[in-house]
Amino acid sequence: MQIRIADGAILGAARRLVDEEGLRALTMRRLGDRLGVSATALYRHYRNKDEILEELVDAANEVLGGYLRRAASGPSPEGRLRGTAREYARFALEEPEFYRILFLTTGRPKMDILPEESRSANFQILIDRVRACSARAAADPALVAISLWAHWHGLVAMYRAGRFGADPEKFLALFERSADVFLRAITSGLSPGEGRR
Amino acid sequence: MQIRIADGAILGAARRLVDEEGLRALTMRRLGDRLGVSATALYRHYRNKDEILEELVDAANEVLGGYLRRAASGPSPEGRLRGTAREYARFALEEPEFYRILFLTTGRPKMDILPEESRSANFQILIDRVRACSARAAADPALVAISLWAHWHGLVAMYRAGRFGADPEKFLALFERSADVFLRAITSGLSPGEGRR
DNA sequence: GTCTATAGGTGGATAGAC
DNA sequence: GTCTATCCACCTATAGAC
Repeated sequence: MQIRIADGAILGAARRLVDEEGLRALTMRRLGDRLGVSATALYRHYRNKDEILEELVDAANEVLGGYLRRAASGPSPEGRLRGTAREYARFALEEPEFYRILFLTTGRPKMDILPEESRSANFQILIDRVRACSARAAADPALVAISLWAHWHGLVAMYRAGRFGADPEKFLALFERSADVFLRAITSGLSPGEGRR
Repeated sequence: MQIRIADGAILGAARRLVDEEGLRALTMRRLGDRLGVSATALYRHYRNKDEILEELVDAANEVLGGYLRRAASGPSPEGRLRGTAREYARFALEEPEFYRILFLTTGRPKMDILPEESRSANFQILIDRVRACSARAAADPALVAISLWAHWHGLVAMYRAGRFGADPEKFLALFERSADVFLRAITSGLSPGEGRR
């Protein structure tokens, strides 16, 4: 018996498959199974597996954007920046496989063709929030934004590598403390001759 | 014709294989080929592939330690800490596959059984150098060390994911600028009420 | 559009001969 | 200790029937 694949069903199934069983479980066979269809049928809808993955990357970036935008309602520029850090961590914890797709696939599967737009859009949010903070953060917002992002990403990567144990709550607490080390130094710190309190 | 595998030859071949062709090339078959031996012969020397990988992790940690210790001759505590950052980046660039083995294998291959000692030894170097620095860095050296390490790791991970282009020299320059953002803020910055210049 | 059959490849690991 | 032969479990992707 033949089953017709509804529009968008493949991507939805791929999302669920990746979310529930991890990126490694995303194979044409498994995906076909989920849809009650043979693996080969998928090739009528996508040229190859990478094409599916590309759309997944777009979806992941949109979800990340949703998290980051949540922090837009903070009481102060510093609070919004701190909130951005927290939302970043939440995204990493709550959407671990999306996080993997975006930031943790160094080698394969290919992400060489990257969706510059959406990724840049999310990065731009961070730059803007850095720029909104006074003190030394404003001297080179892009560099500071890169540094913050790298710091946050590093924490998540180390957590996922098992460096900080397996408790998400404890990690979130550590993440916020570590983020604060950097943020306080930057937003409230004084660089030499820049002013005094 | 049978060839006898010399002691240590397997690990040496594994190191070269991983270094030249990447961690993914480390398979029992490829490793056997390098040694002029069948893949199955290796099972007389190691229970399985993971056991080989474990020894490789130890080797990688020792190499990293060598880099980090290079920065011990700086002129000041701050200079030594800055040098530690630079040596970390150098290790990442010059030993990319060792770096991958240590820090970039989130999922498989298994690194669940980790060599706590050597990893901790390298981390301890960083803690000590942080502690040697005055100002706010000394308030919670371990937390600051974790934060710095995460920052550096994040930069490398993003570079390897293609975020900063492919030029190692440019990345090294960016790495040092970014590291300085954090280091200056921490080592020369003043936390509220802690002192003034 | 979907199927079955298949090509052609990867990998880890074991049994039993030598 | 090493070999060959083998098993097993996967994977992407195509050809051609329906």
